[in-house]
Amino acid sequence: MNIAKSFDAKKIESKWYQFWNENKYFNSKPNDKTPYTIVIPPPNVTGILHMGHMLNNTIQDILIRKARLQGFNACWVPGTDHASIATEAKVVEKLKNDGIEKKDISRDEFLNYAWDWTEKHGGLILEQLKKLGCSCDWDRTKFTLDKEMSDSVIKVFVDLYEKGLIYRGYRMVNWDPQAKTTLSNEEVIYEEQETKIFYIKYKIYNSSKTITVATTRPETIFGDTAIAINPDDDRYLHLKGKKAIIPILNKEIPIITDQNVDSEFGTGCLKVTPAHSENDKIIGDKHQLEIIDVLNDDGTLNKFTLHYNGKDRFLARKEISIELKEIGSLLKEENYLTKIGKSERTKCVIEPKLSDQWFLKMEKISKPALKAVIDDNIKLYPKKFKNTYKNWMENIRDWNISRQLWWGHQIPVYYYGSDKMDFVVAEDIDKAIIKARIKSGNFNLDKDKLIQETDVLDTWFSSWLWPISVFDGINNPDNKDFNYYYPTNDLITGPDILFFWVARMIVSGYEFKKSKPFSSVYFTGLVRDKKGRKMSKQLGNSPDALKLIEDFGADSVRVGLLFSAPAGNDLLFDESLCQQGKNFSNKIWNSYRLVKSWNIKNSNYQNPSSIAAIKWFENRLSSKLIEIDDHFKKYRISDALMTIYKLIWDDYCSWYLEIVKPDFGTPMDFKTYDKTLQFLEKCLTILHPFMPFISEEIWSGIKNEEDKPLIIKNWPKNNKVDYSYLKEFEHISKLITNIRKYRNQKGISYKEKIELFSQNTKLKSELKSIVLKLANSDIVEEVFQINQNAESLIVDSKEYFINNLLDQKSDLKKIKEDLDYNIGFLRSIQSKLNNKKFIENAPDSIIKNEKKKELDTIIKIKILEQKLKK
RNA sequence: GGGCGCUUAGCUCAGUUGGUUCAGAGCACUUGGUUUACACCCAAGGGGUCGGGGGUUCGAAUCCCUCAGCGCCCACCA
Repeated sequence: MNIAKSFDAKKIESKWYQFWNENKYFNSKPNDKTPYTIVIPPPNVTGILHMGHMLNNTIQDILIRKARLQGFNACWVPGTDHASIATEAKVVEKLKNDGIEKKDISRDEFLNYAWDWTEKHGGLILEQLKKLGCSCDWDRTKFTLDKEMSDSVIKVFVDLYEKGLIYRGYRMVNWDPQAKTTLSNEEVIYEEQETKIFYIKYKIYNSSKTITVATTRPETIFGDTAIAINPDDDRYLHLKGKKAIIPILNKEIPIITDQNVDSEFGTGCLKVTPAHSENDKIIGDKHQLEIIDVLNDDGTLNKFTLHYNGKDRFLARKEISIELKEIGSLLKEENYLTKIGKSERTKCVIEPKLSDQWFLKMEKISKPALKAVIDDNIKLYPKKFKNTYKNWMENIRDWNISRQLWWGHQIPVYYYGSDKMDFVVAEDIDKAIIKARIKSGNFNLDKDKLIQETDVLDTWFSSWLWPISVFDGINNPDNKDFNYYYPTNDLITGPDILFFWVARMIVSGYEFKKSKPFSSVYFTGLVRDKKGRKMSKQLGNSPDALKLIEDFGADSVRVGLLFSAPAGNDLLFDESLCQQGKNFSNKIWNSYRLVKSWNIKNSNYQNPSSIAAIKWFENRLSSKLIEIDDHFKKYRISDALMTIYKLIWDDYCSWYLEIVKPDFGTPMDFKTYDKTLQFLEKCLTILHPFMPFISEEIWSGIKNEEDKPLIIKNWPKNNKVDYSYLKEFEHISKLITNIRKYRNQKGISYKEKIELFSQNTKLKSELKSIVLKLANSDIVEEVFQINQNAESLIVDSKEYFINNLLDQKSDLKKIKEDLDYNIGFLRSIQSKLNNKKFIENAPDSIIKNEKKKELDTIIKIKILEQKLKK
């Protein structure tokens, strides 16, 4: 035989990928077939493949390949996301290493660098997906900064503004002092952290009294504009209306009362710093307090902070606490556990900051999106996310869509005057100037006088359009592609971007297209290491995705990932599961070797055992196809794979092939051979979505020249299943196992034939020949009398006897135990049947079954008792 | 603080409306096995009071209450 003894993935993977790609099997164009569409969750353009991507894209590829086999027009749209903050941060750092500061160069210069960077590193991740076998339609690859994608974003912004849904607001936002941009609430992660809380004494003006506040942020005292107490707090009421003096700064501020102050917390007195706390801002607005921002954009203190001007906020905190102590204003400091908000990207501590930002009103436009999920118009898997989604959507807040960055879609707002409201919103400067002339009444207004808003849009403001914009559905609402592919079918993504992305896509689908963007969302779990820890660069516990493919082969890695990812749970990734995948590859490979090794004879004669095996496997395959289909419907992809795994390994290899396999040196009849190949072909077809490479490789070794490649073959159809035949086969398979066990226990080798006798069975002769083949046992039925010394095997309440020449005393204990168990079992069944209430309440089918159980058990007990007597 | 979910074999998990002989799967483990598909293998086997307690029911892993532990989401007090 010239087929290698074990399967070598490396040799064939790139060959097949190239073959599929060059023959355009991944490509899709609208036609008269039903489309099946997935849009990829676009990875960061400069990102590299990690385990999460691998899992996610493996599942997408499985769904796409299966749909393709099932005759759908399968279209998987790939692409990348510009990822403003992440990419800009990388470029800023790169420039810094080259000795260039962002602040020293112009926007255009910076963007040139950023595009260079993107072109150099961009799309690498897509190349990595090819290694994994992903069958995306690469001709449709999109990037969120492509011209038509950008046009969509701008168009949508203008549209929403004109609908009155976008507004500019001076609001408290999350400020990232490192990236020098705002973040949405979703981009801030709270971490528990030990800090200090400081008790600071403020003198009362014209009095010897003092008032003490508790604060974690003494550096903001320069921004204090009041001290507030609860109006019901008797301890301090006498101070109401008096003035307190800020230490160090020696400035007088009023003492006011406000319901928002919690008397229980700290001292019950709150220093009000409207510029640096959301809560304080609310109090400040109510009492018309001045707003004093004491921080620069980079997190250093500003000119309002005397000798702390220019110092970093954390350093200043330390130094101020020392100075307060020296001047006797620091009463005490305590350790304090609190949650600190940090930037998801830069890990920098977030600063609440008041600034002008652009917001999208969410309440109204999110209503249809909420309803769609509640009504199961869009289904979320696993189901638990439906509640999470509902909870968020019902409490949705306006979306801050502006970012103080350069890398992204520049907001299409054009300012023409010095007043805050002197701006227009338009797709481009030519449209803007017309609008500006009208709005200003100055028809001589020059284009050069227009200044575009410097902020860019939040990255998610482009990706929320993804399922629409990849088909150009915004710019060309009636184009053929869009009408054909939208709404898409399934979305596969991680639960961490449920709000960032999934919810907003649903909102945009209904807002701009009056329909859902996809029918189902499947959330994969997060990939963790086998100890349950999140994979991260710091821990160094994240395996190199490409190295895994190198080591095990893409098919095996795909299988390994799925084996560790049961239905949407977090998955504990362990490399040994890839080994399991590799073992599976090898198993299939060797079944192929076996089949190819046979000599075929041109004879009509088929062994009866082969005929039986064929009939059994046909039914078995059909029943498994039904199961697999059910698993797919429920998005239980791992379970579907496990079913196929067992079908191939156990049913096809261990049972079917072992039965039909000719003895060494004897040829195989062509009828059985043909069937065997057909079965292998069907197994390969259903395996193909999971293990595309090996399945295609083996298929190429058994197919006829005119046959299509596996990737575009037809998914097998299940026939009507003859369950009674499956049951009969199950009986003999149990019998075979029993005989093998008997051999094991007695130390009888397979070569020594065992003769079985029975009185109460009537097996089909072809099934008996299977027992002969696999267990080397003849079955003699309708025996008149059984030898006194015979030993019995009981299978499904049928009894088989073996003339035992060996001592059988050792088995007495086992028979006794078995008898005791069955007597107890019978007792429990009979007590049920004697229970009047049971008979009255239980459905007939249950009662019938209990009676059958009773009868079966009685027979078993009789057999066992006879055995004991002997 | 508000909401959601989880706890079943050594590990990772299935277990549909309570009822087929329901206590399961894969891996791991134990024992035996190398005559030509595969030791990346074959055959057989041993593992669980279904987190604790209580209740409903003829019947509970499944429904209800309660306690304990774990996890996620949202909000957040200086």
